[in-house]
Amino acid sequence: MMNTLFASDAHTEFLRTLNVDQRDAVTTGLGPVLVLAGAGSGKTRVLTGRAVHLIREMHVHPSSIAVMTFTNKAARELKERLASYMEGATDLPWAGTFHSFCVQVLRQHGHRAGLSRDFTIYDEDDSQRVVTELLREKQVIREGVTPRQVKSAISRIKNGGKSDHRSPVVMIAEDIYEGYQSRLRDANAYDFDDLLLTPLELMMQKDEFRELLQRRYDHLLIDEFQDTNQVQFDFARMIASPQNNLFAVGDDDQSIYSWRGANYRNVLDFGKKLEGARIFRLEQNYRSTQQILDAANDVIAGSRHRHDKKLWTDRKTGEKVTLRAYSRPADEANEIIGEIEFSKQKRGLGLKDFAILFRTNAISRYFEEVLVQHRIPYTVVGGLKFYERKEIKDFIAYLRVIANPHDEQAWSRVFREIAAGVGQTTIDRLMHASRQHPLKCEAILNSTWVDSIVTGAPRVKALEFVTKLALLHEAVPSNTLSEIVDKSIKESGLESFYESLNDEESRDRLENLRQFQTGAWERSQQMPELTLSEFLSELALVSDIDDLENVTDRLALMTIHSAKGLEFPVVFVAGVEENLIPHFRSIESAEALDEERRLLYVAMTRAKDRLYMSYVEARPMNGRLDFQSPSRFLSDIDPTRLRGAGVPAKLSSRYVADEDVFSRDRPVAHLPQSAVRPSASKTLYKSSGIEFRIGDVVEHAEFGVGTVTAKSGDLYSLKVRVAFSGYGSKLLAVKYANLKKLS
DNA sequence: CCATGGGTCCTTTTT
DNA sequence: GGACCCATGG
Repeated sequence: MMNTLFASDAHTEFLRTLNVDQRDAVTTGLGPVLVLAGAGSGKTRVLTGRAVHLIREMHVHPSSIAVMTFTNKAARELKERLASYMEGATDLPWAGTFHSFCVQVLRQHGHRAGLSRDFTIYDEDDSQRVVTELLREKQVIREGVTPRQVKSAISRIKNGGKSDHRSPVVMIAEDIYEGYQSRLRDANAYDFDDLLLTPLELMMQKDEFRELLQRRYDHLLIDEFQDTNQVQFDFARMIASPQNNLFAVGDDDQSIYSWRGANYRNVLDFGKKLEGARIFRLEQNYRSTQQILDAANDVIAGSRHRHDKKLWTDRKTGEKVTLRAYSRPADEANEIIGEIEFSKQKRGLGLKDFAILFRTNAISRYFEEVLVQHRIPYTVVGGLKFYERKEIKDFIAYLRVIANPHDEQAWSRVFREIAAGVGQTTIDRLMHASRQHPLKCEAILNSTWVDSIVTGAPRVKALEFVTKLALLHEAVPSNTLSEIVDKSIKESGLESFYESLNDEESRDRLENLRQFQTGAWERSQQMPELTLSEFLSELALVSDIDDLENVTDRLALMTIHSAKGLEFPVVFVAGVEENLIPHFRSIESAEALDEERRLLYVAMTRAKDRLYMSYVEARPMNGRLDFQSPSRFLSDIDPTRLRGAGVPAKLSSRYVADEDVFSRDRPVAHLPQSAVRPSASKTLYKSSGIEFRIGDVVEHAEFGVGTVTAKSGDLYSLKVRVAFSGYGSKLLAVKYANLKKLS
């Protein structure tokens, strides 16, 4: 009693800290609610505030509330906030991603529809391999159609997205769709789309199932609503009905996932689809300075479809946004990190107060090199993922077979990568035979059966390998997660394999396996009942290992997509160039261009106090050196809001920097783009300055000094044969080999 | 039938 | 510079 009273006071106190609009949204009555919340307008506060309000003031039981987010990072943030607002409470609302919600549903209730608990989640890689196999079997390999494209078309079909009807890719996708689904079914596996789709279909088909979930959750709160796709929206609506206690928070200006089926029309049409919906707008920004906000508003104003919003702040004007031009990515990295070191000293900031954002993961490399060199601690959020390392993927595949012997992709990988003496022919034979078998891949656990399929030398090797897996599979029910992982690491032979190699790389890989083992042990300690299968699901959905250790003072590097929902005192946006933002894959369609614009808007609005943007003169791409132009979106910013070497001297719609002007810290003069347009997209050969002739003496980083004995290939794939002393003759691609000419 | 080495081709964003 | 494919030798 005391507790509730006190908590209620605390909540009243909390409500007082909200502005009128926020408070109206938090305290509004039941039924569908849409909150249009601009960047930095306190979206998360409103969402968590609403959950607390439902509990404290409207006497809703916490366990009947579910808060859905789109990314793991957002989910973590929400959980933390809920826990701190509800300090001391034992019951908290459910909070997590759509995907994790669905996994939970499938595991807890799937058996009612005859579904197994021990399913596997196929990641993008597994799914694409299935597509590749089907294309090969059906021999529909067509020029210019990649498995990746077909997979994404399948994904679009599943998510009810617009299909570019009758394109070759879509037709192939439709053609193999059934085969793809039955492959997954046989493997007892779900791809990311099925994870959402299956529970939705179950609810539509089985009243019992639907009623169960509808009764279980009375209130659904949805974060980043602009990023939900049709399936997610339908799913949420179905659970929330018939009362429709759906509280959605979103910003159409920050919709950056349409390529994944996200449909910001869900935001625009919310009122039409849910009767009696109330709509609130949050336009006061608490995050950024007026300068940053103005510059960001200049960019987003060019967007075609949007709810018109005018973000304002009562924060001080602040400093102008800095725009800089550099010669090469390495200079950009050096200068930005130099700037961070400098302002850290000068303003007494910590590393965690800075973030470097970029459009593509590949760009992080340049920054990492400088950071390693300077021994500055950093994290690449979502970049080089721990669980994507080869040794970890191999071992996870081994565990996947043990947890779910139907998992065909795991079997393939395990044979291909771990089993010595078993080659592709044997794998194909086993896979093909198991598809005819009623038990599908599970048949491989039966050594008598394997014995009947495999002959010759591989037979013994395969039997030996399979027997171990069969024993481990049988051991699952009677062992803890940690015990199974320990045994598997030994039995798989991975440990002794890497130990025997004893080189730098293998030590690294071994270390990673140990780290994985420790992770499993820790998880086992926290949750003794956690099954292997559940553990593997967690891994499939949460890819950042450093999700846990966010306490230390580290510099954050991440893509703009990953940065959504986050804020930092100082933000650097690197590579603000044509072909990057907007990405070259997005420049043909107006829709895609708009999304790129929103992406830059999201990047800029992450900054609280200072915002730096930069672009480079030329960037190595695909083994070539591409000359870059500044992003077209930069020219939408009123130049008076910008400062620094890189700001066009006069207002012009397009501009590109003059070559020798990029040396640092000198004011930059700009030429109108028209004057240099022909060279703007010209690609140059990396070693174009160097002519190699037969007889030239060259130096290679690894092979040392050698003599050029032959030349082949054209301008873009020039190769030279070099005779090295000690290493013999090598054929080298000039663009990668980085040869130094000595004579 | 397997292992190995050289050749070819690709690189957006996330669950 | 990495993943994947194909040819070759064991």
